[in-house]
Amino acid sequence: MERQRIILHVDMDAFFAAIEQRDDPSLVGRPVIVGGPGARGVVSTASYEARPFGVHSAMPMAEARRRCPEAVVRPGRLRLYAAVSAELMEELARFTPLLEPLSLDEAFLDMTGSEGLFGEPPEMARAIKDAVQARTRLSCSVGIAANKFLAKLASDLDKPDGITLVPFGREAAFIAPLPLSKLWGVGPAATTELQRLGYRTIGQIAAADLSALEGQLGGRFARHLHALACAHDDRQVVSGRRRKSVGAEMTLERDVQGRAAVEQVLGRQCRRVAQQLRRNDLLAAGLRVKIRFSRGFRTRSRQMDLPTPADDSRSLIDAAGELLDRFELDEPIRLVGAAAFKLLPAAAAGQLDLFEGKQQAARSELEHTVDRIRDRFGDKIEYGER
DNA sequence: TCTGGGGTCCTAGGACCC
DNA sequence: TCTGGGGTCCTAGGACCC
Repeated sequence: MERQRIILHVDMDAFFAAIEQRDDPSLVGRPVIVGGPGARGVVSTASYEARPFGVHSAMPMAEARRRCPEAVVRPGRLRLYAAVSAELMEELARFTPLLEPLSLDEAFLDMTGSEGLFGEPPEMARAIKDAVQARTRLSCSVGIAANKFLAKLASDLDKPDGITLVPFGREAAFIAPLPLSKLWGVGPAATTELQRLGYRTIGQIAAADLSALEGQLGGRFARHLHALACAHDDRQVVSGRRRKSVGAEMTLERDVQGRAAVEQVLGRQCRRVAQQLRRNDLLAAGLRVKIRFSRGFRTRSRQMDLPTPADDSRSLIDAAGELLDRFELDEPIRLVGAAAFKLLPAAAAGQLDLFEGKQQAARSELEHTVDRIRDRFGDKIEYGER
């Protein structure tokens, strides 16, 4: 039997919008929407003032503006949000080394055995909220429970600025009345399927016969879901996870068609990806190109291994060109993206002794230099194949 | 008013090897 | 001369998360 754990899930309240309000006092108390402002933009975050109008994440921006015409729309400043996130994580790390960031604005903390230092779980949560507020001038909500799933579910139950504890020993009864969609990993598709099978609540899944569920959903997913519904989740809080891919994609304001137009956008994405790789001291050994067609909103991708692990634009652009040969491009395209995978630390790169490797190393070196100049003087400097 | 951008994980089929 | 079985890797697509 595993010992009782104390897991906390910290979730910032309307993170992006809250940062905008924090940094511009004229926005305090007003509906603020962060997201893509263009015709094809969607809402990334809506402040709590905007939510009563029915504005929520992933909603098309045009619809959001219609529902809440007085809202202030901001395009989003990801670099700033990432910097605030780094401060947040640094602050949370003061409470435990067992810290697992889930996204810019969320993290799990395993506080098992920390009662001596921080008191009972609700006191831990209070201390964390105070520390986060002091450091970032932002509020968060905290869920406390015996495992990750329950802690994450709990943090969402009393938002914003709440603390929710799932009573230890009474977990299954606590979550039984909640709707299926609260199960972490059950989205629109699974909800539809489960409802079709007659399930409505978490408790009904927990009470279901497991072998029947396996027959209906497929073994692995069924067992996972059933365990969660029974409030079981033995996944550990893992610190120091490594990113597995680095991507850049863009939905175009207007569709494009034909190889030349796609190539131009793809080149830009490859340069962004290469820059991200260098910024993070990573090399990529694989590249994937993604195309979304307007007709039917179909997404297609092609991937390959690179001849040599790389962080320079030219290597990525060359590979992307090869991958592009494997698409049919004779219809309108709305999104073009590139993503690097099979990432390895740049320090671990083998010696590239071949001529090809030396050329590539020289390009990488040059682009690193350009990065440094950009960091000092801003992004106005253009470099690269046009 | 159609549907962002950054990711993670899972699955299914085929190649390949023993 | 009608055909194995397991393991692993790769590819592509899709669900899901914030």
